[in-house]
Amino acid sequence: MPADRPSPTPRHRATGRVTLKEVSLAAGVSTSTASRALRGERAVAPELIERVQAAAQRLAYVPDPAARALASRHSDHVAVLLPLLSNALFVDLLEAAQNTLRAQGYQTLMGVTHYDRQQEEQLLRELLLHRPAGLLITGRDHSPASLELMANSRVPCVHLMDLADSSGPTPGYSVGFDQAQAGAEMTGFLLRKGHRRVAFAAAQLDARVMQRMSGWRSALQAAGVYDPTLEWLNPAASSLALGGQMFEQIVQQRPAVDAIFFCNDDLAQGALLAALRRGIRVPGQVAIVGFNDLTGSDQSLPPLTTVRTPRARIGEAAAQMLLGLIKGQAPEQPQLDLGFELIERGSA
Amino acid sequence: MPADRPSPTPRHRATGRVTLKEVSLAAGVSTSTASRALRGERAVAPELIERVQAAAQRLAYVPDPAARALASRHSDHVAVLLPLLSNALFVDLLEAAQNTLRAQGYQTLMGVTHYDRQQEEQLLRELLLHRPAGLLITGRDHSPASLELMANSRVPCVHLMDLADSSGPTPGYSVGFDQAQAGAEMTGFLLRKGHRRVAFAAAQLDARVMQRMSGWRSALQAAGVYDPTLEWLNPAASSLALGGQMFEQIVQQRPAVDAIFFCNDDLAQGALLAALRRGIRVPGQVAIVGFNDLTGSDQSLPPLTTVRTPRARIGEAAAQMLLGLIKGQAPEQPQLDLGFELIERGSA
DNA sequence: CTGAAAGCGCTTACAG
DNA sequence: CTGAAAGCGCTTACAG
Repeated sequence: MPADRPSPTPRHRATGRVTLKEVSLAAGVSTSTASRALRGERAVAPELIERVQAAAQRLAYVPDPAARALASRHSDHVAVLLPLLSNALFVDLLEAAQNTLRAQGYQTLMGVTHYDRQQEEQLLRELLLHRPAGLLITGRDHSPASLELMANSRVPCVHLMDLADSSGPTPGYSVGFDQAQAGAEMTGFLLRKGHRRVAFAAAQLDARVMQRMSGWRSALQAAGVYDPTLEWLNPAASSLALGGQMFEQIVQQRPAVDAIFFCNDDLAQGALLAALRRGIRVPGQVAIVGFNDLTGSDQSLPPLTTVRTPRARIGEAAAQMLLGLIKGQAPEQPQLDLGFELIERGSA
Repeated sequence: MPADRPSPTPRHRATGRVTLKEVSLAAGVSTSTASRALRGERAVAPELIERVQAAAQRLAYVPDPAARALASRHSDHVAVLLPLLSNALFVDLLEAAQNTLRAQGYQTLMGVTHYDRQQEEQLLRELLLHRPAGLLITGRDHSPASLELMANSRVPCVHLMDLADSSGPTPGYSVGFDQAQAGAEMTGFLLRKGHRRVAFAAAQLDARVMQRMSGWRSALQAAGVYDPTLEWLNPAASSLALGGQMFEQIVQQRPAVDAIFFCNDDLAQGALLAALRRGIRVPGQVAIVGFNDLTGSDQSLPPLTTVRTPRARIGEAAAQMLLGLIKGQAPEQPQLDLGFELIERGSA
């Protein structure tokens, strides 16, 4: 055995972490083979795979994400674009998606668009620079430039919440539920309860809210009781306070309204509080329903009748679908409908 | 001029993006100089800086984050560790920090610890692999292994919410406010209102909650009305429903209690709803106060008296401090106290 | 102040 | 099935 020769001083900085080269040396294979073995690429002898894995284990080797991204042109990042973080709906979506992605070794890069197509575009530009392995994006309403960015990037993409692209020839991939149907079912429930003057009150007015409204409209039309003056649309952000204001406006201007369908639970919760303050009986005088089954809706006075939306399951399923796409597997259902559930509590 | 020689077919894949080499060619400098000029490193002739920047602009050059991370051993990621996303407090913190970081070109890598030191440790391990440029972490209560990971990584770190490390010799950096003082001030407010049997009701029981409690205790002791049996601690997660339950327990078991200090607004909001259900007058029969000034606290019946905590400002200031540390600037105030504000509304 | 060159730690054609 | 080598796109000692 040769004595230790003085190794030439390395000219450069080392990071101190265990590298693939050390693993391959320990396993007695080339770095190419070590790389292939570790990534589970077929075409490596089972015996070598074992040796490499053992060495990696022993040395506590962890691949360097930056080096991998640079060489493979794909990072282990997944970009997730959401409209807002102030709505628990999207936080639930994010957390579920992130958990699923993280379990497979992917890091979430989150972007908040504030319902602004310009901001979405800008975020897309920034995030795509990181060569994400995949993209999760809320809704299907994007600027032409955003669509082009997504297409050009060739990064697999799954849309959240909205099922189909109403326009556009390529439906792409999505996980969500039928918003219009949910709106129609809730309205049908109110009709069956005997209500005839059913108002629809909405804020934020994103695409999904409008789909809910179209469901409300068609249900009322089918029943022959549709009144277009019972639409209350406010583009402002949804909040308890706004719900209270809208409620007071509606009961004041249209005292004959016998039920109000709020497009989101926070509005409905605010309405319930306003009713309490003004001594208006719910549902006796006017029924109130919401949408999403957010925190606190089971605690309100009276407890809120609403539509429970499966956002955690949507986040998880979308992440799962994306993971498949990243591996090149086409999902058996490109548009995955996870449904919804009407929760009848005391307010209607 | 030599005619175009047939360039040898490149042996490998190119990413299609504009590289530093193209910029340096266009500017007529070496890549070293281009690199230095673009990063604003001094020791580059002003004229060259201009030429390089112009070329970069013209070619729409954007540095490759992966290559930069690999070469420099620092990514443009900042890891942000939070206990929960289901508490709006932390979402506000996250959003403010992320906005500040993003404006400087940093990407946020978020981790949710669920108040679990094991999970925190695991997340730290994963995130540190990405060689983040910096770390934002909630609280000061970490496992020894976590502390070691942080120290060994030599990644600059700022703690959120908690100011000083009660134990430990190295105070490090933090942005927050004095939780104990906030607890004491709120309690002082109740005492001044004439309350003498002031209960403290808490869930989650993280370090900050316990600090609030110690403030409550010392204020009562100073007034000579401290009663240790008026502490109601529940390790479960904080929620409206739990607040209602705790409220009912307290008024039932200790009917003489004249004020309840809930450690978080969601508990207090739940208590208010429970009082409404049971016809208990607030604050007539019992006063109720909360902490944090969360969404809806101004809408409750009666509106909730609480402590407004500057979490958005904390997130922003912490990010700002971290940005400074990354550049090697020591903050003038390593422990930045952003204070709090008592908001008197109707519930006490 | 500037540049040539080595190196960061991987992946992946290419040849065998 | 395996390995030597080139390359991903930057940064940074080193020498001038």
